[in-house]
Amino acid sequence: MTLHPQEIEARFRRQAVRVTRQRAAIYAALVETTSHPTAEDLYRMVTRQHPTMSRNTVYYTLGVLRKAGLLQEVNVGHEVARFDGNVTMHHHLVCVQCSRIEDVMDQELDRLEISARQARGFHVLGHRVEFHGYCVSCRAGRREASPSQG
Amino acid sequence: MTLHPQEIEARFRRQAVRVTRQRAAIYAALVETTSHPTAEDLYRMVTRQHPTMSRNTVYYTLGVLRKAGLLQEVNVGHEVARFDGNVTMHHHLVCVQCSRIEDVMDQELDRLEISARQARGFHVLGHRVEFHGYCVSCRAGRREASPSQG
DNA sequence: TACCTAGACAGGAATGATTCCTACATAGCA
DNA sequence: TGCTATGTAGGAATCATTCCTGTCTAGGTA
Repeated sequence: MTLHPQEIEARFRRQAVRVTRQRAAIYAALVETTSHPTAEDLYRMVTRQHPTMSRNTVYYTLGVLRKAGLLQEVNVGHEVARFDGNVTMHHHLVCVQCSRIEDVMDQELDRLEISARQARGFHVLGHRVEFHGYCVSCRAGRREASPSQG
Repeated sequence: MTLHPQEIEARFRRQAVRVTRQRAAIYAALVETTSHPTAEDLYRMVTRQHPTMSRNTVYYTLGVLRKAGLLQEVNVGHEVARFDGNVTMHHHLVCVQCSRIEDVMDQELDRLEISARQARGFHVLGHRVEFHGYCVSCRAGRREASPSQG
Protein backbone atom coordinates (compact mmCIF):
# COMPACT_ATOMS: atom_id res chain seq x y z
CA MET A 1 0.00 0.00 0.00
CA THR A 2 1.42 3.39 -1.03
CA LEU A 3 0.53 6.33 1.15
CA HIS A 4 0.39 10.02 0.18
CA PRO A 5 2.66 12.22 2.29
CA GLN A 6 -0.44 14.14 3.39
CA GLU A 7 -2.01 10.94 4.70
CA ILE A 8 1.13 10.10 6.66
CA GLU A 9 1.20 13.61 8.11
CA ALA A 10 -2.49 13.34 9.03
CA ARG A 11 -1.94 10.05 10.84
CA PHE A 12 1.00 11.46 12.75
CA ARG A 13 -0.90 14.59 13.80
CA ARG A 14 -3.90 12.54 14.85
CA GLN A 15 -1.59 10.76 17.32
CA ALA A 16 0.27 13.95 18.32
CA VAL A 17 3.46 12.63 16.72
CA ARG A 18 5.81 15.33 15.40
CA VAL A 19 6.24 15.21 11.66
CA THR A 20 9.82 14.93 10.39
CA ARG A 21 11.21 13.75 7.07
CA GLN A 22 12.93 10.82 8.78
CA ARG A 23 9.78 9.59 10.49
CA ALA A 24 7.69 9.91 7.37
CA ALA A 25 10.29 7.96 5.39
CA ILE A 26 10.49 5.15 7.96
CA TYR A 27 6.72 4.88 8.29
CA ALA A 28 6.20 4.98 4.51
CA ALA A 29 8.74 2.19 4.01
CA LEU A 30 7.02 0.06 6.63
CA VAL A 31 3.49 0.56 5.34
CA GLU A 32 4.53 -0.06 1.73
CA THR A 33 5.78 -3.58 2.44
CA THR A 34 4.11 -6.72 3.73
CA SER A 35 7.41 -8.36 4.64
CA HIS A 36 7.57 -7.51 8.37
CA PRO A 37 11.02 -5.93 8.16
CA THR A 38 13.56 -5.69 10.98
CA ALA A 39 14.97 -2.35 12.16
CA GLU A 40 18.07 -3.09 10.10
CA ASP A 41 15.95 -3.81 6.99
CA LEU A 42 14.17 -0.49 7.42
CA TYR A 43 17.49 1.27 7.95
CA ARG A 44 18.73 -0.10 4.64
CA MET A 45 15.49 0.75 2.84
CA VAL A 46 15.41 4.30 4.15
CA THR A 47 19.08 5.22 3.79
CA ARG A 48 18.73 4.84 0.00
CA GLN A 49 16.83 8.13 0.04
CA HIS A 50 18.28 9.53 3.30
CA PRO A 51 21.92 8.44 3.36
CA THR A 52 22.74 10.32 6.56
CA MET A 53 19.99 8.79 8.68
CA SER A 54 21.40 6.91 11.65
CA ARG A 55 20.32 3.55 13.00
CA ASN A 56 19.59 5.31 16.23
CA THR A 57 16.91 7.40 14.54
CA VAL A 58 15.35 4.26 13.10
CA TYR A 59 15.19 2.61 16.54
CA TYR A 60 13.99 5.78 18.23
CA THR A 61 11.31 6.40 15.61
CA LEU A 62 10.08 2.82 15.72
CA GLY A 63 9.65 3.26 19.47
CA VAL A 64 7.73 6.50 19.04
CA LEU A 65 5.44 5.06 16.37
CA ARG A 66 4.82 1.93 18.40
CA LYS A 67 3.82 3.91 21.46
CA ALA A 68 1.53 6.00 19.26
CA GLY A 69 -0.14 2.83 17.98
CA LEU A 70 1.00 3.44 14.39
CA LEU A 71 2.83 0.14 14.12
CA GLN A 72 3.23 -3.08 16.05
CA GLU A 73 6.22 -5.17 16.89
CA VAL A 74 6.00 -8.78 15.75
CA ASN A 75 8.26 -11.20 17.51
CA VAL A 76 8.66 -14.67 16.29
CA GLY A 77 10.83 -17.17 18.02
CA HIS A 78 13.86 -15.66 19.61
CA GLU A 79 14.91 -13.56 16.66
CA VAL A 80 15.44 -9.87 16.10
CA ALA A 81 12.42 -7.59 16.39
CA ARG A 82 10.24 -7.22 13.29
CA PHE A 83 7.71 -4.53 12.57
CA ASP A 84 4.25 -4.46 11.03
CA GLY A 85 2.40 -1.40 9.76
CA ASN A 86 -0.87 -3.31 9.97
CA VAL A 87 -2.23 -2.43 13.41
CA THR A 88 -5.62 -4.12 13.04
CA MET A 89 -6.08 -7.42 14.86
CA HIS A 90 -4.57 -10.23 12.87
CA HIS A 91 -2.55 -13.41 13.22
CA HIS A 92 0.56 -14.84 11.63
CA LEU A 93 1.91 -17.72 9.62
CA VAL A 94 5.60 -18.21 10.30
CA CYS A 95 7.98 -20.31 8.23
CA VAL A 96 10.14 -22.35 10.60
CA GLN A 97 12.88 -22.52 7.98
CA CYS A 98 13.25 -19.05 6.43
CA SER A 99 11.35 -17.01 9.07
CA ARG A 100 9.02 -15.50 6.47
CA ILE A 101 5.92 -14.08 8.15
CA GLU A 102 2.53 -13.71 6.48
CA ASP A 103 -0.59 -12.10 7.86
CA VAL A 104 -3.75 -14.07 8.55
CA MET A 105 -6.99 -12.12 8.84
CA ASP A 106 -9.70 -14.35 10.28
CA GLN A 107 -12.61 -13.20 12.38
CA GLU A 108 -13.05 -16.62 13.97
CA LEU A 109 -9.52 -16.45 15.33
CA ASP A 110 -10.20 -12.88 16.50
CA ARG A 111 -13.10 -14.11 18.61
CA LEU A 112 -11.16 -16.73 20.61
CA GLU A 113 -11.69 -16.64 24.34
CA ILE A 114 -10.71 -18.63 27.37
CA SER A 115 -12.81 -19.52 30.38
CA ALA A 116 -12.43 -17.62 33.65
CA ARG A 117 -10.90 -20.74 35.19
CA GLN A 118 -8.28 -20.88 32.45
CA ALA A 119 -7.62 -17.14 32.66
CA ARG A 120 -6.11 -17.57 36.16
CA GLY A 121 -7.28 -14.13 37.24
CA PHE A 122 -5.68 -12.40 34.25
CA HIS A 123 -7.50 -9.43 32.78
CA VAL A 124 -7.12 -10.45 29.15
CA LEU A 125 -6.72 -7.58 26.68
CA GLY A 126 -6.17 -9.51 23.47
CA HIS A 127 -4.56 -12.49 21.87
CA ARG A 128 -2.53 -13.58 18.90
CA VAL A 129 -2.37 -16.89 17.08
CA GLU A 130 0.87 -18.01 15.45
CA PHE A 131 0.83 -20.88 12.96
CA HIS A 132 4.19 -22.54 12.30
CA GLY A 133 5.11 -24.47 9.21
CA TYR A 134 6.92 -24.42 5.89
CA CYS A 135 6.16 -21.67 3.38
CA VAL A 136 5.68 -22.41 -0.32
CA SER A 137 9.31 -21.90 -1.31
CA CYS A 138 10.74 -23.85 1.61
CA ARG A 139 8.32 -26.72 0.90
CA ALA A 140 9.63 -26.78 -2.65
CA GLY A 141 13.24 -26.89 -1.48
CA ARG A 142 12.48 -29.68 0.97
CA ARG A 143 10.68 -31.75 -1.63
CA GLU A 144 13.76 -31.72 -3.88
CA ALA A 145 16.16 -32.33 -1.01
CA SER A 146 14.37 -35.02 1.00
CA PRO A 147 10.91 -36.15 -0.17
CA SER A 148 10.17 -38.12 3.00
CA GLN A 149 10.60 -35.17 5.35
CA GLY A 150 7.92 -32.84 3.92
CA MET B 1 6.88 -31.41 39.73
CA THR B 2 9.88 -33.09 41.36
CA LEU B 3 11.63 -35.73 39.33
CA HIS B 4 13.70 -38.67 40.58
CA PRO B 5 17.25 -38.72 39.22
CA GLN B 6 16.47 -42.11 37.68
CA GLU B 7 13.55 -40.63 35.77
CA ILE B 8 15.73 -37.80 34.43
CA GLU B 9 18.37 -40.31 33.38
CA ALA B 10 15.72 -42.45 31.68
CA ARG B 11 14.36 -39.49 29.73
CA PHE B 12 17.85 -38.51 28.60
CA ARG B 13 18.73 -42.04 27.49
CA ARG B 14 15.44 -42.37 25.62
CA GLN B 15 16.52 -39.35 23.55
CA ALA B 16 20.16 -40.47 23.27
CA VAL B 17 21.29 -37.52 25.39
CA ARG B 18 24.45 -38.13 27.42
CA VAL B 19 23.84 -38.02 31.13
CA THR B 20 25.99 -35.56 33.07
CA ARG B 21 25.54 -33.96 36.49
CA GLN B 22 25.27 -30.53 34.90
CA ARG B 23 22.55 -31.54 32.47
CA ALA B 24 20.55 -33.36 35.11
CA ALA B 25 20.74 -30.31 37.40
CA ILE B 26 19.62 -27.90 34.68
CA TYR B 27 16.79 -30.14 33.54
CA ALA B 28 15.64 -30.79 37.11
CA ALA B 29 15.58 -27.06 37.88
CA LEU B 30 13.51 -26.41 34.77
CA VAL B 31 10.98 -29.16 35.34
CA GLU B 32 10.54 -28.28 39.00
CA THR B 33 9.33 -24.76 38.26
CA THR B 34 6.35 -23.39 36.35
CA SER B 35 7.89 -19.94 36.00
CA HIS B 36 9.36 -20.22 32.50
CA PRO B 37 12.86 -19.18 33.58
CA THR B 38 15.50 -17.51 31.41
CA ALA B 39 18.95 -19.01 30.84
CA GLU B 40 20.27 -16.57 33.46
CA ASP B 41 17.57 -17.64 35.95
CA LEU B 42 18.55 -21.27 35.45
CA TYR B 43 22.23 -20.40 35.78
CA ARG B 44 21.51 -18.79 39.16
CA MET B 45 19.32 -21.67 40.31
CA VAL B 46 21.85 -24.31 39.33
CA THR B 47 25.04 -22.64 40.53
CA ARG B 48 23.74 -22.85 44.11
CA GLN B 49 24.50 -26.58 43.98
CA HIS B 50 27.15 -26.45 41.24
CA PRO B 51 29.14 -23.24 41.82
CA THR B 52 31.65 -23.93 39.03
CA MET B 53 29.10 -24.38 36.28
CA SER B 54 29.55 -21.85 33.50
CA ARG B 55 26.84 -19.92 31.68
CA ASN B 56 28.17 -21.51 28.53
CA THR B 57 27.20 -24.95 29.81
CA VAL B 58 23.71 -23.70 30.60
CA TYR B 59 23.27 -22.31 27.08
CA TYR B 60 24.82 -25.38 25.47
CA THR B 61 22.69 -27.77 27.52
CA LEU B 62 19.50 -25.86 26.82
CA GLY B 63 20.29 -26.19 23.12
CA VAL B 64 20.92 -29.93 23.44
CA LEU B 65 17.73 -30.53 25.41
CA ARG B 66 15.69 -28.41 23.01
CA LYS B 67 16.93 -30.38 20.00
CA ALA B 68 16.14 -33.59 21.87
CA GLY B 69 12.57 -32.37 22.46
CA LEU B 70 13.01 -32.34 26.25
CA LEU B 71 12.12 -28.65 26.59
CA GLN B 72 10.76 -25.83 24.50
CA GLU B 73 11.76 -22.23 24.13
CA VAL B 74 9.00 -19.74 24.86
CA ASN B 75 9.46 -16.31 23.41
CA VAL B 76 7.24 -13.50 24.39
CA GLY B 77 7.58 -10.06 22.95
CA HIS B 78 11.11 -9.16 22.19
CA GLU B 79 12.61 -10.26 25.45
CA VAL B 80 15.26 -12.75 26.43
CA ALA B 81 14.60 -16.42 25.70
CA ARG B 82 12.60 -18.34 28.30
CA PHE B 83 12.32 -22.08 28.71
CA ASP B 84 9.52 -24.48 29.48
CA GLY B 85 9.87 -28.09 30.60
CA ASN B 86 6.30 -28.75 29.51
CA VAL B 87 6.63 -30.08 25.97
CA THR B 88 2.99 -31.02 25.44
CA MET B 89 0.91 -28.70 23.26
CA HIS B 90 -0.26 -25.74 25.28
CA HIS B 91 -0.77 -22.01 25.10
CA HIS B 92 0.22 -19.00 27.18
CA LEU B 93 -1.11 -16.11 29.20
CA VAL B 94 1.40 -13.28 29.28
CA CYS B 95 1.33 -10.31 31.61
CA VAL B 96 2.08 -7.17 29.58
CA GLN B 97 3.41 -5.46 32.71
CA CYS B 98 5.59 -7.95 34.59
CA SER B 99 6.09 -10.53 31.80
CA ARG B 100 4.81 -13.39 33.96
CA ILE B 101 3.86 -16.34 31.77
CA GLU B 102 1.28 -18.97 32.71
CA ASP B 103 0.34 -22.11 30.85
CA VAL B 104 -3.09 -22.65 29.34
CA MET B 105 -4.11 -26.19 28.52
CA ASP B 106 -7.23 -26.17 26.33
CA GLN B 107 -8.15 -28.77 23.76
CA GLU B 108 -10.34 -26.36 21.82
CA LEU B 109 -7.37 -24.08 21.28
CA ASP B 110 -5.29 -27.12 20.31
CA ARG B 111 -7.75 -27.90 17.52
CA LEU B 112 -7.62 -24.50 15.77
CA GLU B 113 -7.15 -24.60 12.03
CA ILE B 114 -7.11 -22.21 9.12
CA SER B 115 -8.58 -22.66 5.67
CA ALA B 116 -6.38 -23.57 2.71
CA ARG B 117 -6.97 -20.09 1.30
CA GLN B 118 -5.72 -18.52 4.52
CA ALA B 119 -2.77 -20.89 4.74
CA ARG B 120 -1.19 -19.29 1.64
CA GLY B 121 0.42 -22.56 0.59
CA PHE B 122 2.08 -23.05 3.99
CA HIS B 123 2.37 -26.60 5.25
CA VAL B 124 1.21 -25.89 8.79
CA LEU B 125 2.84 -28.02 11.50
CA GLY B 126 1.32 -26.46 14.61
CA HIS B 127 0.21 -23.31 16.30
CA ARG B 128 0.34 -21.41 19.55
CA VAL B 129 -2.09 -18.96 21.08
CA GLU B 130 -0.81 -16.13 23.26
CA PHE B 131 -3.23 -14.19 25.45
CA HIS B 132 -2.01 -10.79 26.66
CA GLY B 133 -3.27 -8.95 29.71
CA TYR B 134 -2.63 -8.07 33.33
CA CYS B 135 -1.93 -10.83 35.83
CA VAL B 136 -3.56 -10.86 39.26
CA SER B 137 -0.80 -8.94 41.05
CA CYS B 138 -0.39 -6.33 38.34
CA ARG B 139 -4.17 -5.80 38.25
CA ALA B 140 -4.03 -5.15 41.99
CA GLY B 141 -1.23 -2.63 41.59
CA ARG B 142 -3.05 -0.82 38.80
CA ARG B 143 -6.30 -0.62 40.76
CA GLU B 144 -4.56 1.20 43.60
CA ALA B 145 -2.58 3.44 41.27
CA SER B 146 -5.21 4.44 38.69
CA PRO B 147 -8.71 2.98 38.98
CA SER B 148 -9.84 4.18 35.55
CA GLN B 149 -7.05 2.45 33.66
CA GLY B 150 -7.75 -1.17 34.64
C1' DT C 1 38.67 -52.97 35.23
C1' DA C 2 41.56 -49.73 32.69
C1' DC C 3 41.69 -47.38 28.43
C1' DC C 4 39.99 -44.47 24.41
C1' DT C 5 37.69 -41.02 22.16
C1' DA C 6 33.77 -38.32 20.87
C1' DG C 7 31.46 -35.24 23.05
C1' DA C 8 30.91 -32.08 27.21
C1' DC C 9 32.69 -28.45 30.28
C1' DA C 10 34.78 -23.94 31.87
C1' DG C 11 36.14 -19.56 31.10
C1' DG C 12 37.25 -15.90 28.41
C1' DA C 13 36.75 -13.39 23.97
C1' DA C 14 33.71 -12.04 20.26
C1' DT C 15 29.30 -10.79 18.23
C1' DG C 16 25.44 -8.09 17.25
C1' DA C 17 20.94 -6.06 18.27
C1' DT C 18 19.62 -2.52 20.99
C1' DT C 19 20.13 1.37 24.19
C1' DC C 20 22.58 5.25 26.16
C1' DC C 21 24.97 9.67 25.85
C1' DT C 22 25.75 14.16 24.06
C1' DA C 23 26.13 17.97 21.01
C1' DC C 24 23.78 19.95 17.22
C1' DA C 25 19.39 20.71 14.46
C1' DT C 26 14.54 21.64 13.81
C1' DA C 27 9.20 21.35 14.33
C1' DG C 28 5.75 23.85 15.86
C1' DC C 29 4.04 27.28 18.79
C1' DA C 30 3.94 32.31 20.61
C1' DT D 1 10.92 35.40 13.52
C1' DG D 2 12.58 33.57 17.68
C1' DC D 3 12.23 30.05 21.48
C1' DT D 4 12.29 25.73 23.37
C1' DA D 5 11.08 21.09 23.74
C1' DT D 6 11.99 17.41 21.05
C1' DG D 7 14.37 14.94 17.33
C1' DT D 8 18.71 13.49 15.01
C1' DA D 9 23.50 11.69 14.23
C1' DG D 10 27.11 9.19 15.59
C1' DG D 11 29.83 6.99 18.70
C1' DA D 12 30.17 4.41 23.08
C1' DA D 13 28.08 1.10 26.15
C1' DT D 14 25.24 -2.88 27.30
C1' DC D 15 24.09 -7.50 27.58
C1' DA D 16 22.17 -11.92 25.92
C1' DT D 17 24.09 -15.17 23.25
C1' DT D 18 27.64 -17.54 20.55
C1' DC D 19 32.38 -18.76 19.47
C1' DC D 20 36.93 -20.52 20.65
C1' DT D 21 40.16 -23.39 22.94
C1' DG D 22 42.21 -26.26 26.20
C1' DT D 23 40.83 -29.67 29.66
C1' DC D 24 37.79 -33.31 31.25
C1' DT D 25 34.66 -37.30 31.29
C1' DA D 26 30.68 -40.54 29.91
C1' DG D 27 30.13 -44.55 28.08
C1' DG D 28 31.65 -48.02 25.09
C1' DT D 29 35.52 -51.55 24.29
C1' DA D 30 39.48 -54.71 24.99
